Amino acid sequence: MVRSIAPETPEVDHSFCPVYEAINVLQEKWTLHIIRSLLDGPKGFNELSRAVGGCNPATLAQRVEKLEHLGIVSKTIHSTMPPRTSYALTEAGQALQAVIEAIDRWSRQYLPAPSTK
Amino acid sequence: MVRSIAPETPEVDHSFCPVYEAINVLQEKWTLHIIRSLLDGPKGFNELSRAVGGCNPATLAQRVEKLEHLGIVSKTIHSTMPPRTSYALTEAGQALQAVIEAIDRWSRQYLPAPSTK
DNA sequence: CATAGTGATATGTATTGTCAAGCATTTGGG
DNA sequence: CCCAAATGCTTGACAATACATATCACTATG
Repeated sequence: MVRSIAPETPEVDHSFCPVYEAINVLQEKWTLHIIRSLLDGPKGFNELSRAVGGCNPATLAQRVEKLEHLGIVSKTIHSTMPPRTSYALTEAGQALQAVIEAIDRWSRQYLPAPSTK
Repeated sequence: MVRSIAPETPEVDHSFCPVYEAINVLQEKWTLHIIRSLLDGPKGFNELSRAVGGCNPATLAQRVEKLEHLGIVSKTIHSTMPPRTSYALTEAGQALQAVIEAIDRWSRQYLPAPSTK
């Protein structure tokens, strides 16, 4: 049990890093797909689900809730019965278009075709 | 003239979409962090692990292997014993800097401080 | 009046990521 | 000399996450 000052402790800059946080948000499964889908206009729940393609409702609901909480997506309930809701991007959400576009450009240039699987 | 082969298949635009694929790659946990870490120079395994911060070796090894397979990262073994390896970004990997920068810009402008917690 | 569609939520299961320990060896300190 | 630390990973048991599917109350359409 060394009482020494441990000068070699990594002490990995725990000061809040926005980029690190942002990556943690965008890296969650389906998040980027959701944003991409909403970039071409507001959508209802099932509509969004179809646009995203393959995400199950539980996960979608969870993602959308988090994105709303983060101020990236806004949810508007037009009527509860029959259910009619619409999800849209906020200003912050729209701003993510730049990120999607960067991914778009990169993928077209560097992502190899899947060829024969 | 239906060939009678599974006509009920949704047939959801299976034409390869590079952006969709790219998102699927980047959305895997730690991937973006790894790339970001490697942007400021090649690193060894443990070094990378520390730079990424919080990723366990099993996952890191798996991610790095996939990224290598995709031609985003290159692995060079300098000596097996003592072990000494280095991971670096390929050209395709470097190109992802544009994506990271887009995230960087977005996060600084729109990501709220974590407040309390 | 049956069917399909709306926005979700609840099950149980499958996939995914995590933790802790360990391997063979060199290096550094005591 | 010998113990501890560091290197680049791998393994196996476990937990967290996402999945498919069924279901709800209700309306609009055919």
